[in-house]
Amino acid sequence: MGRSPCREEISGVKKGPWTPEEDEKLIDYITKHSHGSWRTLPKRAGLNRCGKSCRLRWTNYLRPDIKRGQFTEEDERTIINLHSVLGNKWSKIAAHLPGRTDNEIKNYWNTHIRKKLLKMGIDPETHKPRTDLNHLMSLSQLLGMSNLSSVMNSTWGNNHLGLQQDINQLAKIQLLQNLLQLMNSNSFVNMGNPYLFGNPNLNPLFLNGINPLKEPVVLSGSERFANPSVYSQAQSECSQQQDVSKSLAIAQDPDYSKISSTNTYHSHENQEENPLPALVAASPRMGTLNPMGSGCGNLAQTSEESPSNTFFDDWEKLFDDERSGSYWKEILELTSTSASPIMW
DNA sequence: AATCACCCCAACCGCCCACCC
DNA sequence: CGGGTGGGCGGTTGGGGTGAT
Repeated sequence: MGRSPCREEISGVKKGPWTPEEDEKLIDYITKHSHGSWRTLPKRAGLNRCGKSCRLRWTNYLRPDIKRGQFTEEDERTIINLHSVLGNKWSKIAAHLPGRTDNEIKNYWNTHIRKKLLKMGIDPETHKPRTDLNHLMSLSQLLGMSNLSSVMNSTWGNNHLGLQQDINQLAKIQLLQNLLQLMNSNSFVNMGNPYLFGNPNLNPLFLNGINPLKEPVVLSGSERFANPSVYSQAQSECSQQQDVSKSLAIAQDPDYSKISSTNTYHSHENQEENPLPALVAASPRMGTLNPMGSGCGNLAQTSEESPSNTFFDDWEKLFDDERSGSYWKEILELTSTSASPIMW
């Protein structure tokens, strides 16, 4: 049972943007007397506003410890990492970014990060490759354009051959990624599948500088997850689902145990499926498509398991093998090791 | 110069939960 | 135990700013 937003509204309190005079009154009053009861504050401070409006104005804008200005790349990475585990728990995310408000982070997510991830072909809700029809359609259109470009090259010269290859590779990679995602959601068991989970190049957590096999999570400015036993306990709690994301959530969120019994914990609904490569560049020529800055985009140097030089080399090799037939064979071999049959 | 479309973000809305009486 | 209240939360809105036409 909720309550009406502002009872004072009935008596015609002011709404809308705050004036500098109102701000001054509010700051002056709170610095002298602290806010006390928000409901009675407007009267005490001589403001024609509802208490809730005063509280929001103070916490989101006037508080002296508010950090203004652009989000740094590190901020952005932290937000993405935390969002992948916590979901839209903006206040929890804000707790890891001193001086930033939940409202500010929420706005930044919706206006910047969300779009960036969508452009990358990543679902901002699940942090996994998009599998929705529209996106797949656009990819198939991309492939169609690529083929058209190929025809044009053969007709009018090969000036655009490089671009055409890039588009082609990008579309193929994205399509394969989506295909794997679909298979993955049905049958893959990540923890037992080193190809996906154990490979630093293929796990989103590794991509963000986190090794989920060695440490719970690395979050700037936080030591909440420094206790390995908490994480391992969380992991064992989730062993049936083999869901590392759930483990992370439990390790991080002291409220999880309360919520988990109801089976409504937000991020878990999204994390039921297994993670797949989060970021894919079209080809080395196009450079790394890295939405989060330099800190997490260097996929090549972290590889210990692949004989190839880079993550992209692996993918390119895979696509090169397409012609020899081993491309699909490799996928089929991969899927045949999983527990249950693939539903096509 | 005028109009339009889109973007951004402060502020609002409505729901929920914890606490108090 | 139940109702009322304070405060917190996530989602949404609307108006100003800006770039494109």
